[in-house]
Amino acid sequence: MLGSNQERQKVRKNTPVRMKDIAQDLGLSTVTISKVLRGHSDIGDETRKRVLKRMEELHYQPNFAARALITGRSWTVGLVVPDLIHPFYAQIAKAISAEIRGQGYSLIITSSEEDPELERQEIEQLLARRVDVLVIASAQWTVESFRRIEEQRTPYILIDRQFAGLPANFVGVDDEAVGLMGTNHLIEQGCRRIAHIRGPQTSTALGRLEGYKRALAAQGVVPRPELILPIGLSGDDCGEPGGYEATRKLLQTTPQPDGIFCYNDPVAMGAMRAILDAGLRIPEDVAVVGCGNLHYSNFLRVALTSIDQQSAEIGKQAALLALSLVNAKETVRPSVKLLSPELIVRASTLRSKAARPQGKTKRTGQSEAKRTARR
Amino acid sequence: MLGSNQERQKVRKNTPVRMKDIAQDLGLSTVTISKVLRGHSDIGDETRKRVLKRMEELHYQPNFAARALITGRSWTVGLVVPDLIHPFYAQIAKAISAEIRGQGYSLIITSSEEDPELERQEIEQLLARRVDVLVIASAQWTVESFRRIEEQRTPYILIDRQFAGLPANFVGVDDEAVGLMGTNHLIEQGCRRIAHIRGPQTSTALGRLEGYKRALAAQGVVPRPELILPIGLSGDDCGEPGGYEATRKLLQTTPQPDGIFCYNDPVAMGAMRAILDAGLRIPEDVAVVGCGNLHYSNFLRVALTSIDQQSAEIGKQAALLALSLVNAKETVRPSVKLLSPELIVRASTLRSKAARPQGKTKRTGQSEAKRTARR
DNA sequence: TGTGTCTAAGTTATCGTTTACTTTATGCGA
DNA sequence: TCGCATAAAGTAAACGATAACTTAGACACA
Repeated sequence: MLGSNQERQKVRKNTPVRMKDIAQDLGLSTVTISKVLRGHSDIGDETRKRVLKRMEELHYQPNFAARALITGRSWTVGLVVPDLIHPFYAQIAKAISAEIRGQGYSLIITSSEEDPELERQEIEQLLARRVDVLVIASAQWTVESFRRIEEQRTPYILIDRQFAGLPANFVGVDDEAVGLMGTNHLIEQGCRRIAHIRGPQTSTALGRLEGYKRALAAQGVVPRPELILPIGLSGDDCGEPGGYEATRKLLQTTPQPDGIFCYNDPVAMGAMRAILDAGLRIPEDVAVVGCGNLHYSNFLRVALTSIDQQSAEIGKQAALLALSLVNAKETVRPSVKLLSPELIVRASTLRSKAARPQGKTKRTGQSEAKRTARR
Repeated sequence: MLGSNQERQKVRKNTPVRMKDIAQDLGLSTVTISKVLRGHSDIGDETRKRVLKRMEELHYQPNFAARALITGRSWTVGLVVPDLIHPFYAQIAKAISAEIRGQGYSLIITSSEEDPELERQEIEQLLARRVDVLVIASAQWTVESFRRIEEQRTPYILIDRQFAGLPANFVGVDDEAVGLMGTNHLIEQGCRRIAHIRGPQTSTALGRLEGYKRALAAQGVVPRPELILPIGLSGDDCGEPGGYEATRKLLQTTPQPDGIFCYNDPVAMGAMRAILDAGLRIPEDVAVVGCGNLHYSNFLRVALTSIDQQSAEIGKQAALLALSLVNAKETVRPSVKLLSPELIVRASTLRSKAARPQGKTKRTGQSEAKRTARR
């Protein structure tokens, strides 16, 4: 049984099995083997069985490089995120990976570290590798590098961050709805002077700001400029420390704000620290809402009310769209998927038993903590 | 200037530039182009310049598939982790990615979801793609699937989790030192009855358990079985909830433990919740030490003392080892890198001002919070 | 002037598949 | 028995790069 196999090994030592080897073993041509592998119909039943059997025996694995060379498809999806460590992007990566796995695709992940120039290089690398489709949460300020992708005819999908005037595939949460939801919740909880700590000049931050303004406008309130503070833009001081600093300033205004809608959870954590340091209570004196619903929000000094951004769903939708794009014969026109955010109410805004959350919201207990990873 | 380029485009529409195109443009052979690209010395200065100029103009990008086919190298590193969302593995992925980027390598990341069978499939996929080297934080119980990798002659590196009796490349923290360090710290803080909530049957959990026992033994204390509790093994209840349950049981023993060394941070978070729920104080009644130093440990209800596992350093070392393996001519004998853990003292163990941390430890303020990611 | 060395190229074969045709064998109806 | 459709294979030529030789010319030196 192993006769011909042993022969092969005499000739080629420690080299992966090729179609040619199986073909010679069975007295067939490589084309026949190739056809069996891809399920062509013009192969006899018996031949097919013999080939499949031999493939199993020899642990045959097709050579992706050879296949990619001739078909022009690499069976690879490229993902570019600003920061792999951020749970939001990690979730997305995981969801994409899970979704495409079954279709024979693998995921090449790169991190741009929020650096537009590095991101451009990474995209070039992925294009050189001829990934079949790109998924990008971009840190760019301009649309220039997307033009390059279009030149190469590689389909791409933007996630999370959108670009005005760029008709591209997009999957992300509706950021204006996020801003509306967070601010409205504070209003419902009885907050009168609601501040906003806003993020950088990205579509996400701008959208949330817009939502914040609209929520106030709906109450007939004109947003006061001194209650809208930005956090720093440089890589390091824009999270918790940025929230801390901004909140310190906010607390110096008179009258003090009694609610803060924060651009994201780290900022909210900084805000809460500043509030507690100032000897104030959360949520009695100042209520705080974050965005992102990081899975440890439940275990903070004060459990943080936050707006969930559906990271897993973003990943899944992006993956499905990606698969449809690689299978499309013609270039299809860009599709935009806006997902609805979800409010998760916790202690940082729950001012009274009377004020129950309403509308599309969700109370939470320990259940979310379940998927806390182990090691 | 663009004459020949336009000609080319007449013939080949929307196809990436090849060496052949540049060669024809310049009246050279493809081999010359190839040599220029790889910096061969047998190319004239002027020719080299002309070629490089044209490459720039045409945005030439070498075809990885073709290159991989003939060289047998894919310029790709495969990474398999149990859970991408876990910051520990995300950190490692990020560090590896950063380290190999400069050498022209890309990273294919897959998650096994702690499922040995899925992990095996992922490894097969990566082998089929002919990754040049594999980095694996394995969820296996047996060494079987590593044999498959060895058959294929693909070098591989285990990280984080080791396998007894398997002589393989390994990079990870010294888990016995982790156990020693955590337990010794509790002893120094004056704890007398120190419990341990242990993890599953992995090398990491067993090593930490061993360190815990040795630290007690060094004090002449015999570890009491009722103070060593395991957390559940199934995917979901092993983190925070597992720590909570285990701690509830521990608090029912008399006399109560006054210090708990926890397998990881989520478990420690569960432990702290149970302690607070029981109306006890941290650290006055019960001190708690975690492992992992998740970057939000600082913002918990009680800031958690934790043992840092050097995830970034593990990633970096693994990457360097990986690069050396792919460049090695012969198979080299396995190398094992054990990194030293680092104790980060926070409120959950700081019982008195008098009891200052000593030895290789580190007090911490806000500085760590710096890299909190934004979105 | 012939030999040898060096430089700067070019030739040819090859990597492992797939694609687009061809060929061969078989059966069946007229 | 011929012709023709159909089934089940096989042939040859790519795909884009690289490895291992080979060649052409310039130059030096005996």
